[in-house]
Amino acid sequence: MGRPVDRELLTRSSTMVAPWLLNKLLIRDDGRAIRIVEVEAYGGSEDDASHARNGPTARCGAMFGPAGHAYMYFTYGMHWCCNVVTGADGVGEAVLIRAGEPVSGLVEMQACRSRARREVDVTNGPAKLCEALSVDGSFDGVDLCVESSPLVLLDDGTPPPRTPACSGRIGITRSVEWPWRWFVADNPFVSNPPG
DNA sequence: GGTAAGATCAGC
DNA sequence: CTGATCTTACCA
Repeated sequence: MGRPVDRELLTRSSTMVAPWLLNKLLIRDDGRAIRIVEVEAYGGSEDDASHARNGPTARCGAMFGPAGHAYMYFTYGMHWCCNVVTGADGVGEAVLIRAGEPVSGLVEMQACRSRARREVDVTNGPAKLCEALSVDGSFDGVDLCVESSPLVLLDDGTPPPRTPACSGRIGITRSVEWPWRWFVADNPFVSNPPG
């Protein structure tokens, strides 16, 4: 189906890596897989919207670890979201996976997302795709660049869009104007929040 | 020790 | 638009 992405390419800054991750695959060890169609970059100096803004903490420690590992965070009392850690070891950066398109294991994903009536609602949000893939806090720090992991970032040869769509990040109140969200233009699985 | 906000989602 | 649900950060 593909090969794990090259960790070296993930050591670049989150704003370089984020659009490059579009069209890559996120795959579970049971075959469930999605194609990434929407991402956001976090971290770097001066990003007041990043969990890393106050330095490493118990919660966001994985952001400061080596590139290519997962940073999972729990929010709103009930949702897990998945990030790909980027940048040099010791630098607090990551890319939030905001939406994906199912490519295999759709039936299993729908079973995990029983409240989703329409197919797009299975994976068109950061917490939705984690629920669809049964990914939670126990995946914090998992290495996404080795095939033996329960969750792997795969490159199946599909290149990122030549000209990805770009906008401000969603669901934050600080640095909202920064154009750090990228998505595959016209893909129906891109999240579509009010506003 | 208290409180408010939060990288969200679903139902009305 | 609002409730669910709970962890973290920040202030006293």
